[in-house]
Amino acid sequence: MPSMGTSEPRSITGRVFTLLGVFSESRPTATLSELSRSAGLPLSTTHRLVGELIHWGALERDPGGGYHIGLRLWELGALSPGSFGLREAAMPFLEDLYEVTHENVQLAVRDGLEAVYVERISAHHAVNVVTRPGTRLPLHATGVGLVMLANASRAVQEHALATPLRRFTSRTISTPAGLRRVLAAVRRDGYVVSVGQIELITQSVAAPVHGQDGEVAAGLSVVVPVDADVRLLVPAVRAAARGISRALGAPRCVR
Amino acid sequence: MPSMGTSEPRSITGRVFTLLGVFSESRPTATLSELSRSAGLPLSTTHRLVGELIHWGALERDPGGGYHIGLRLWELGALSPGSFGLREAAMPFLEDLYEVTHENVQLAVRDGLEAVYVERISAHHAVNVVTRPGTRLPLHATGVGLVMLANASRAVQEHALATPLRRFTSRTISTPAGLRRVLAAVRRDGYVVSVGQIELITQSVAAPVHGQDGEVAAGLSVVVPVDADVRLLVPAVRAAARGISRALGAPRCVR
DNA sequence: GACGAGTTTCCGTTGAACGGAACAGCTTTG
DNA sequence: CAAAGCTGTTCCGTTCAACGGAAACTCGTC
Repeated sequence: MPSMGTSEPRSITGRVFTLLGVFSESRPTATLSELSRSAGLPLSTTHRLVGELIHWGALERDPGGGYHIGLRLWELGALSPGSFGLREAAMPFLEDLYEVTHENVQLAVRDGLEAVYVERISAHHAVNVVTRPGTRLPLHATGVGLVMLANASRAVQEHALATPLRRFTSRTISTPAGLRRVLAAVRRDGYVVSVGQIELITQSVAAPVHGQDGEVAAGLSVVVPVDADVRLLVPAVRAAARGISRALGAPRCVR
Repeated sequence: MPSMGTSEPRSITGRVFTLLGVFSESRPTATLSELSRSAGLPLSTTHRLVGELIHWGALERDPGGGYHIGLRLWELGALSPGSFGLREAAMPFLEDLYEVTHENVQLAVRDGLEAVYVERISAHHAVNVVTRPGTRLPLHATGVGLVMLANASRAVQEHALATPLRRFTSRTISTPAGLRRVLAAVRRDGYVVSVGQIELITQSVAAPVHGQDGEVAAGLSVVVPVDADVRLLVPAVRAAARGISRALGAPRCVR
């Protein structure tokens, strides 16, 4: 993703995505002036570009004058592999896992050194988790991230080990040596129990999901309170991950 | 959504969305040449624009040379109200409904005269349905569509009644008089049982989901085989719809 | 009524975008 | 094995879609 900290892009495409990029989980709506300021574009330029985005359904306007991301972008996004292929194939297995645990079930893909959550099944009474579809978190600090990183290319792993490890709690993995040890254990065990990495009150059990070329296409996890007994969760998570892998056409030898 | 049947757009934004619009459920990947032909753009223009879309994460390229919708578009789309607000609030209730029925549970929003499915929970053994997140179907031919149309503005209803009603099966509602009767019944009953409209082997029970201004923000349904007894489904679907409405902040009088 | 903030419209200027041509690479066919 | 066909990439003189400041309009507040 191109840096937005430097000068504002001069191409139309760049400006369009800079405008769309103003929206986030913390800012799902914005006024015209907010869009102009945040994108670093003149007001009349913003007005013109926003008008076109509305025309194409990428943005919609509230009765109150604010803008939000339009249904058309959601439809286009629904065609991405993470949603169209992976998520569709995974859904029945996520439901299975949810029914036997009644806890939060999450599916994420890797993008660079981040885990991007593409699905989350949550229940009324399950422990509150900070993720929602679209959330990004560093690989090292999440169960799904650790299983994807442990099975990523050596270059990606070295990159992660060379990058400062963000700390969320006192338990977050924060040294390269500590991360190496955890990644080796993940490869040995085929799953990970990730405790108190993002919040001290939760832990997750995660297993890798393989794609049709055997590569790790996603990570699957169940998130439970930190004091829960996870021993029975491990085989359930691993079985569901294998089921998804099978549905994605993964070779038998890596499932 | 602008017509693409007429001349190709000359604006950059128009061209960008025309290129992105080449992708669909039936065409999740496309080569550069396919994109050029389908979008009606010169090859070098397409190459340049596609390069920018890759740069901004809107498109990604397969090792084999095909392109597909990128993760970034999915992330942006995840911020649209249908996903970010509605779907998040609805998820626990969809899970509840799935657990008591073990059938396909669907959530859709209205866009013009179409129902756009934003969520579907399906199971291994449930009756196969043709919808997935992103699918669009005419309002008159779906349970979710009928509950949204019955509670839409008079202008929208008149527009639907004045538009030719597409027929999918011998049972599809196909006359304005027939549609008027069904809409009146939906308003009276507060739910609908929609039988064999898209496929003769399925029927659905649908109820309206209200937003914080009391408007019908979405339709919720369970799809079952046509020979299933739906009497027990009606209260469950209505209760789940009311739960979602409450979560969305709907006024008490319309829930 | 004045003021401030946000939004909308206009139009002379201009540089980002255009896309044909040429070239490179790969696969298929005879 | 050469020819043909198709796909993808690069270049650059030309051009028109986009630019954005200024002015005007709208709305809410004091």
